Amino acid sequence: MDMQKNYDPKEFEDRLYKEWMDKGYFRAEADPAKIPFTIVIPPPNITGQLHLGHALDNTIIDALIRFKRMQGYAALYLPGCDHASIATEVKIVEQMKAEGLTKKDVGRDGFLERAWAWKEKYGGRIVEQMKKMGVSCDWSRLAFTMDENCSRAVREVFVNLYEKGLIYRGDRIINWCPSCKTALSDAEVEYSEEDSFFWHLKYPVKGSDESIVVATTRPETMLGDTAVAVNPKDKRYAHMVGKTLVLPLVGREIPVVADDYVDMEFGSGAVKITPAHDPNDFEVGLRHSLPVIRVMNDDGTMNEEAGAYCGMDRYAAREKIVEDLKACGALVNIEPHKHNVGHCYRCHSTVEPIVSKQWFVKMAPLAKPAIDAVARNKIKFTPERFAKIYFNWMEGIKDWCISRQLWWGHRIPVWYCADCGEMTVSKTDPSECAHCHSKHIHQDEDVLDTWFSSALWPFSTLGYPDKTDDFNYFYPTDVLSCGYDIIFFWVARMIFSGIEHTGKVPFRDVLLHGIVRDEQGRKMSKSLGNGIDPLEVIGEYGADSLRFSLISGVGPGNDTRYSRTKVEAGRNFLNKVWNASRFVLMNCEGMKVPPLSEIRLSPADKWIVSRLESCIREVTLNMNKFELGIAAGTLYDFLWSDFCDWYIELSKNALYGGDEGKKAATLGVLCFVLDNALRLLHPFVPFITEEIWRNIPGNEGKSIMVAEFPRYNAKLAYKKEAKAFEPVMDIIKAVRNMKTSVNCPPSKKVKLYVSVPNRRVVQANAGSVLKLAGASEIAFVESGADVAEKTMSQVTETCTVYVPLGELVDPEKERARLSAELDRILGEIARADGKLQNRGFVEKAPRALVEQERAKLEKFIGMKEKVEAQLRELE
RNA sequence: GGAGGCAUAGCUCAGUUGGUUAGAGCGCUCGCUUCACAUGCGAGAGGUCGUAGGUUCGAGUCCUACUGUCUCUACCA
Repeated sequence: MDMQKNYDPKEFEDRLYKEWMDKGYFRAEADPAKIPFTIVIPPPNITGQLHLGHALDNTIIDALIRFKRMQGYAALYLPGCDHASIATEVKIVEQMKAEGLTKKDVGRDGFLERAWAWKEKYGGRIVEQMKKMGVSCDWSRLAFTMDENCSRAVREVFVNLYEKGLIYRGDRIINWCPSCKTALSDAEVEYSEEDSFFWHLKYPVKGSDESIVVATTRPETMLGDTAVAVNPKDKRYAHMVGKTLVLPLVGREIPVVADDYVDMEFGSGAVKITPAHDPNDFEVGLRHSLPVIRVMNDDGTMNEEAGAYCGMDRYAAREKIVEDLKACGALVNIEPHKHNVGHCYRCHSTVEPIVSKQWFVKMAPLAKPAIDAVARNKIKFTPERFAKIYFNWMEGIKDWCISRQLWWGHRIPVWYCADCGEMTVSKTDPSECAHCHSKHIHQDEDVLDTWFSSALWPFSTLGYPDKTDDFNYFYPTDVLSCGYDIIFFWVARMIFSGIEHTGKVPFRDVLLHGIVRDEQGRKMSKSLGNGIDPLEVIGEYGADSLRFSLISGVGPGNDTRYSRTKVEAGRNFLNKVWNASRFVLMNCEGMKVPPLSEIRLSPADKWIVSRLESCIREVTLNMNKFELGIAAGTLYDFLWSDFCDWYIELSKNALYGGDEGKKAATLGVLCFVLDNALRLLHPFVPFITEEIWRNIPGNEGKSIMVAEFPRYNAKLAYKKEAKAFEPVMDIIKAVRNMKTSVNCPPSKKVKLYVSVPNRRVVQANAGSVLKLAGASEIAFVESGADVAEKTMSQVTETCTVYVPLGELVDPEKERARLSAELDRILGEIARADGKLQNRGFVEKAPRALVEQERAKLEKFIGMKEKVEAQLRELE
């Protein structure tokens, strides 16, 4: 046994990980003799490197997986990455821009070549990072959302949904990012409140002096207006309905229509209708058969429909249009206004609602069973409150726009025929049109929303659409753990996809965690530059310290702050565990350590074994409830307080007392407790526990990774015995207490008088008491009256301890100390009193200051009385 | 507009189904070269648990209202 004085994770983490890999401990196989336990990773985007959020994901999942594996389950942690269509494409466009290239320059194939190269580089880096974290993934199953099987699943699902009429193509209002030049789903738009204006515009009625005032936050869209709507019940406008307005600047004649959509109370009660650029207006347009006039190009410039403004950027056009409206008298006024503006979640450009031909998933039929599954508890959210958020979103869900005008992703499996114009939707690449057999077909240029493939992750990674043995064994998965920020993007979509395509819910538990924030509570982001690289933390403190700090003190669903001091606290704890183990193992050298079953347990032994059992129970219970923070905290307290501070200190008497039999027995208990505690701790901090555990006598050549997780043993609970042991600790605490309170050095040996109902247990541990309390001898008494000397005493829950005053303090020294203290206090009293006697101070100084001074005076008077009393005691 | 979270020690947070004297880490004070560990040991100080009500034998915990704060969500032109 050769352990360094200080815990140094660098020395063994990489070595152990490699060993685990070599021995194949991470591999999970379909084993009929075992119960499966599966978690699929929330696949990180290949856009870059992992951050602390991923570190938290991995720590939680790995802790659960290791826990279950040790309990004998066929535990599968399935790793992989997401191609992250739009996010990656943005990165690659940036990369090309640095080289002076555009997508057009390199073409689709050239672009995809770069994308795959990117994937190789960053996907590989992510895997390396995860390995550094110590996660026990089955790397033989490493998946990628665009690998062969996932792609097959995507096509299968797309075609099936299409054939059921649940995927359709059509012109709808979608969110358009003019910078990424693609459509976005509703979930991909982030709203933020911005200061803007209401521009009130006046549209004249044709052939009349009348006009209608409408308001807009996007004046440039007025070029595409094809009506003005009023509420049918609105008496103010009743006579206007059906009349014709002349659109300023454009001169187009547009009708006034009546529609319930209009809120009479809001603004002027009249709304300009721009079907091509607003989702509500689009609906109104459908109801009134209004023309749809799109005035903007895909890049955010105005198109030929915009007439004189054609070619101008949307914001330049806005300025010019406002100017021109003002010039022609159509601008009534401008009113400051705050409103929510949607931004692209990847590039943060302002999105434009635009009418566009896209592919959609019809959501209503899919949402219903997905809602039922959660409502009927087939899927349980932890914490439960997130189920409400899920219901809220699912119940109001709209059709999902799945086509993206991007190149990196799953290309839509639809081919258009140049001859007959029909579509061929196929799982495999067709060579001819399914309708007219023409060879002149071309595939849809667009790719699918990246979340379309993520939605299939729990089954596409396990062999779907094939019903493989793996699929049958490991699916449905057990727990899905991720941040609450992707409930809509990912969790919800996996749920309805799993039910629809496999007929089963994809997982039984959804365990949500919060966001890892920086020390000041801010979200970590590139723009703030406050991101933390897990690898740097690991380099400095080791993976175990990072894991432990991420998991401790955090409940499910709660945000957490990263801080260096927290990692340090974790490291300090592990150093403590390291040294406690070093102590135990050093003492084992050259000894034959008996198993617990062969040891006659002392009261102290029974106490620590009892504490261990209750720790096992607590940890197991909390792991099962996903309360990892509580489980980790329980272990922290057990190891540091019970094991190190008490039992190890108590054991020294037996170890060093010269009785070889006692020594061996005590070592047996120390090893038993340490062995169990390490196994309990292993899911959280795999490396250090492995490094130590295999050195415990009897564990040679074995691995803690595949050792059994401790099981609560009622026979070892020793509740009564543990309770009976308490006076021993109480006596020690009481003596330490008294010594400190009178400034007596801990090393000064004092005589003790103890009044305790059960003398036997104290007697049996007298050696420990003398050592830990710093005492010379113990005498038992019935009460204080039996003690002849003048004493100081302390009453505890289980006993009363008396210490002769003369033993505690050197009367001369103590008198001198107290006199000096008294002098100082008297000086303070004089000073404060003088100040308060000064009328100028009392009247003119801030009241708080005067109060403070009064309080000080009172405090010092109190202290004076106590010290005087102590002096009298010494006489 | 709707929904939800949070509010506990100087700071960051635990507190599991309501049950003695509300805990931890860091910081602070005092004392320790105690033979595993100064990344440590021992002893402390510090909280009317956001405010006001209510339910209860009993409330940090449950209910109501309010205040502050953060977040999600929504089509108010």
